[in-house]
Amino acid sequence: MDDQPTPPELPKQYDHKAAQARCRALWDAGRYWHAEPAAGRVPFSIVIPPPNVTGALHLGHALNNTLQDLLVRTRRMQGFLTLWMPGTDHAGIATQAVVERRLLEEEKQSRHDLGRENLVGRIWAWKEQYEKRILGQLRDLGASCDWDRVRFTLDDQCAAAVREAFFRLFSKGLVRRGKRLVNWDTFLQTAVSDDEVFHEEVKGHFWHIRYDVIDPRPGEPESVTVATTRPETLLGDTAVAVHPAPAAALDAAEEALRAKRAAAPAKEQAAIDRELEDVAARRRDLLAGLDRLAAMARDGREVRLPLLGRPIPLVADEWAKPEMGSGCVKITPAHDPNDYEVGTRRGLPMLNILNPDGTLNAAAGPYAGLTIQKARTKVVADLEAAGQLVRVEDRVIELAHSDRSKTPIEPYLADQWFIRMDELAQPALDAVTAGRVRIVPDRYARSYLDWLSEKRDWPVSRQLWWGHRIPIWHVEGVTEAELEKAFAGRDTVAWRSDDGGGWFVCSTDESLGLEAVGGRPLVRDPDVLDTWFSSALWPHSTLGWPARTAELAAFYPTSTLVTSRDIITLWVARMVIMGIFDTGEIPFHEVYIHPKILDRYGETMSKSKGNGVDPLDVIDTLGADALRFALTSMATETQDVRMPVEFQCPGCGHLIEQTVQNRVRPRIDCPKCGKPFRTQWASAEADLALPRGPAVSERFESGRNFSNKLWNATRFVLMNLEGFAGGPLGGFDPAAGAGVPLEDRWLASRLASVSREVTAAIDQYRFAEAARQLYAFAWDEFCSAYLELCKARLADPARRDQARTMLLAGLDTILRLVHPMMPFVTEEIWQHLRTAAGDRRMPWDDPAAPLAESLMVARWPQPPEAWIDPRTETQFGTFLGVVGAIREIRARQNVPPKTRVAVAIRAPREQADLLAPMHASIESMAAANLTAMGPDVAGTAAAATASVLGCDVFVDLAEFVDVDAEIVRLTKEVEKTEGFIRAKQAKLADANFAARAPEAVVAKERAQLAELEDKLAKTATSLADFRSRKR
RNA sequence: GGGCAGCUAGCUCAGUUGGUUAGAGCGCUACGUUCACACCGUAGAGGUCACAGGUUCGAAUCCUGUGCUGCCCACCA
Repeated sequence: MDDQPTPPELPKQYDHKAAQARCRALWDAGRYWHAEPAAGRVPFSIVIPPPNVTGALHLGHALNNTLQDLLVRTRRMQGFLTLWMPGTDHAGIATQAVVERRLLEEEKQSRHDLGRENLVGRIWAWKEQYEKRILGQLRDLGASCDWDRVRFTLDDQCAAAVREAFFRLFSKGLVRRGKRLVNWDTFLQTAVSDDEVFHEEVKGHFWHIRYDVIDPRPGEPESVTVATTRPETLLGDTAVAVHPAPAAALDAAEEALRAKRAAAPAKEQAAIDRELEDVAARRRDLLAGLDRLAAMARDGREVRLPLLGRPIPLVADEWAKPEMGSGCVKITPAHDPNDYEVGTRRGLPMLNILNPDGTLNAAAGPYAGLTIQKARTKVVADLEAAGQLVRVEDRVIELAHSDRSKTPIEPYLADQWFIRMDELAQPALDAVTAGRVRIVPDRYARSYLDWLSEKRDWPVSRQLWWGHRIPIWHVEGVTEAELEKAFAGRDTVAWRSDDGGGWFVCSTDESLGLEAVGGRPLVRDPDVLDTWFSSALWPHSTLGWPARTAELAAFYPTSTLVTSRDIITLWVARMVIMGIFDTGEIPFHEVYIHPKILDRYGETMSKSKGNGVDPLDVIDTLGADALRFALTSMATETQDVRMPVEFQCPGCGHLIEQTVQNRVRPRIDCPKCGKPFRTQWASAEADLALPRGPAVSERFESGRNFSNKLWNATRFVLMNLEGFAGGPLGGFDPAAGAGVPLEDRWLASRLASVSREVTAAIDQYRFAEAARQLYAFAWDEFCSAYLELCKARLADPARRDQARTMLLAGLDTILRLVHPMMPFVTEEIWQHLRTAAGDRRMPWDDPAAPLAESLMVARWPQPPEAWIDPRTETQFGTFLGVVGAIREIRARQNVPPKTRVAVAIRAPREQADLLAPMHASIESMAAANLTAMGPDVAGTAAAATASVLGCDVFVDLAEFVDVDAEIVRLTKEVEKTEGFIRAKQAKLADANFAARAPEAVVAKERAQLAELEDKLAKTATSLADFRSRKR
C-alpha cells in the first residue's frame, strides 16, 4: 500500500449529510444487504413489522427499525446468511378512512359517489406515494433491508397466500358465518374494530321505564321497572329479564361483599357496609316481587312493550342482577353486547332497528326515519305522556366513539365471518409455554397466553372496500350434486351449506365469480378481511408461501421478531397461529418487545397531539447515527422512554421547551432572537411562509457528539500514519512478554473484554447496555487514556510503529463494534482507513481474503480470550488513579495548566516496578516532573499529598501552595475518612456480623478498615503540617 | 374490577444472584483553546434510592402494605 497517496486531512467536524449519501450509494452498489439462499450457511432472518401506508414514519418506527438493523448488521458481520425482509401494510380501515376524508375535503365526494373500483384505485395511488416515502425514510435511517425483496400486504404474492390460507381454513370447517354485534360507525357506515374505538365520558341520563304485565293475576306485580341510558333502544326490546333465583343471587352477592369487607382496608369498609345495607333493603323490598317475576318467567308470561304495545316475554336469566337497579333488565339483543348474549341463550328474536346511516328503520314503527338523537327525545316525551316514565337520573356515561370519524358508535348486529379459535389457538399456546417461541422480556408472555387461552373466535370480515376481498361466493337454488358436477376435479373449490338452502363457495381462484352453477350466479361476498389476517401470514407470505420457495426453506422460521407490546395479541399471537396452521412451524424463535417512547409528561407521542419528534428532523440536523445511537441507549428492558421535546428556532438555534400549551400553536416567537417560526399546525398563509422550527430533543446530541469523537480520533490516527507501512495486524500478540508496553497490553485486554460484553449484550437484547459500554470505552478509555498515552511514543521513531499498530487495532475494533448502531460514521471512517491504512487485517479476519470493502460485511471482532488480563487492567487503574490524584491537587491549587509540578510517589516495591515504565506517561498526562518513585520516597515539606490505591502521591507546591485551600481540602478528607472508619468499626464490632457474615466479607472489611486508617493517619499528618505552617 | 410496569442527582436513565463510600449522559460551577476533537479537555457541586413496616450480620436490591404515574385486559341495564 506504499503507493497510496497521503490522504487529505479530514475536516474537523464530521459531515453526516455527505457521509450518509456516500454510504448508501456504496451499500446499494455492493448490495451487501441482499441475501440469497445458500447451502451450508446458517441463516438469520427478520421480517419487518410492516408500517402502515397511512403516513410517515414516527419515532416509534425509528426505534423499532434501529433495533432490527442493529441485530441484522451484527449477525451479518458475524457471518450469518442474513435477511431482513422489508415491506408495508395496507392497513385496512386506517388507509381507507384517510383517503375518504381527503376525498370529502378536497372533492366533496363520498365513496358512494366514486364507487368501489374507483375508490380502491384512488387508495392504490395513495399507497404508491406513501410506500415510496416510507421506504425512503427507512433508507435514510440506514436500514439494511433486502431492498430487492420489498413486499406489500396487498400485493399479488401476499394476496395469493391470503386466499390459500383462507381456503384451507374454510375447507377444514374453521370458518363460520354468524351474527355479531359490530361497532358501527354511522358516519363512515362501516364496522370498526374494538381497538379503533375510544371511550369518552359524556353527561347523560338514566331513565326508569315501567313495562306493564299482561293480565296480572292477583298477588302478582302489575308492572316491572327497568332502567336504561338509551331509551330509544326499547323499540328493539324482545324481552325483559329477571334472575331465575333472586334469593340465592342476593345471598351470593352478600357473601361476596362480606368477603370483600374482610379483606378491605378500614377506610373502604364503610362503603361496603352501605352496599350490604342496600342488599338487605332489596331483600326486604324487592325480593318478594322478584320471586314472583321469576316464577312468572318460568310460566312464559309476558309484559307489554311501552309505546309499541308489542307483547314481549319475561325471561329468567342470570344476567339480571337482583342487587342492581330494579332487579329487572330490558333485553335488546340487536343493540347491546350483553343483551345479545342473553338473546342467544334464551332464543330470543334479534330485532334490528337501525339503518346503516344511523336512522331508525321500519322495525321502529312510528319512529322510523328519525335519527337516534331525535328518536330518543321523542321516545322519552312519548313515555312521559303515556305515564310510563317513572323517573330520570343524571348520570355520567362512558360513550364509545369511533377513532376514525369521532362520532358515537352504535352496536349493530350484522352477519360476519369468524375463524374458530378453539383448535387453532392450542398449538400457539403450546409454542410459548414450551419455549419454542421465546418472548423477551418474558413478562409479556403472560398477556399473550391470557388472551389466547380465551380462544375467542376471530371476526375477520370488515365492511370495507380496501383490503383482501373474502374469497367466498354465495349461490342459491342449486343442489350439492350440481356443485359437485360443476367443480369436479377442482381442488381449489370448497363449499358449505348456508343453512338456508343456499351455498357458500370458497375458492383460491379469483375468477370464480365468472362462472355460474346450474344457471345460478355466484355472488361474491362484498366484505374484505381484517387487515390483521394478511399481517398474520407476513413471515411466510413474504417468503413465497404457499410455493415451496428456496427462500421459505432457507429463512423460515425466522429468527427474531422485534415489535412493541401493544400488538402482542393482535399481531404476534395471530402470526404464531397462522404460521403453525399454514406451515406446521412457528414463524419465529424469539420475540423482542421494545419500550415505547413517551413525551416529557409521560404521554404517548402522536401526531394528533403534536408532541412527537419527526425522525427526519433529527436525521437532518444531527444525523441518522445520532438518532440511532440515542434510541439504542434508550432501549432498556424495564422502562418506557421519556423524551422531553424542544422546538429548535430555525433563526438562532435556540431550544424552546415543548409544553402542552405551545405544542398546538401554529407559530411560535423565539424568546431569544424574537423571530417567529411555524410548527406542524401552521395552516394560515402568513404562518406557512415562516421557516419551520423542527421539534427535536437534546437527548440525541450525545449521539452526534459520539460520531464526532470517533471522527476526530480517526483524524488523529490518520495524521500520525505518515510513512507507516501498514500490513496485516493479525500477527501481533499483545500478551506476549515483557517487550509489550503496559498500555498496549491494557488496550488489548480491554478490546477483548469489551467485545465480549457488547456481543453478549446484543445477544440478550440489552441494547442500552451495549451502547453504554461502547460509548464509555471509546470515549474514556480509548480516546482519553490510550490515545493520550500514544502521543509520546508517536514522537519517538523507535517506538512509533508499535503505537500505530495498536492505535489502528483499537480504532478498527471499535468501528466494527459500533457499526450496527452507527453505520454511517463508521463506514465513512472505514473507507478513509482503507485508503490510508491499507491492508489492515485483524486476527479474526480471514487471512486468505482481502480486507472487506465495506464495514457492513467486515468480520465481527472476536479477540482471543488470552488477551484478557485482569492484573494489567488493575495496574492500569492504579496508573490512572495516580494521574487523577495529581490533576486534582493541581486543580485545587490553581496551578496553571502549562506549569509543570514536581511529583514524588511512594509505592510498594511491586507497584513501583509495574508503574516504572509509565514514568513518562505520568509526566505527560499530569504535566509533572516525576522526581522519585519507590517504597521509601518521602514528600517535601511543601507537598500536597493524596493516597490512592496504596500509593502516596506528593506534589511539591513550594511555589504555588495555597495553604488555606489545602487545609480545607484535607479537613474535608479527614472528616470523610473518619466517617467511613466509624461505620466500618461499628460493623466489625458487631458480634453478629463477625459470627454470621461469610469469612471473605469480614476479611475484606478488615482490610478496608486498615487501609482507611492508614489513609487517615497520612492525611491527618499532612493536615497538621499545613496548619503549623499557617502559624 | 383484574393484570403489568415504574417511582434512584435539576432532567433522562443505569445499578447484573443482597456485601466497600449508589453511577452515567445532559444541565450547572470553576478553569482551560498553537496540542485529534469547544460537537472538546480538567476538576467540582449535586441523591433520606416514593413512603411505612418486615426479613437479614448487612437492603436501592428480597417480602408485605400505602401513595402516585403510565400501560394492557375486562366491564359498566
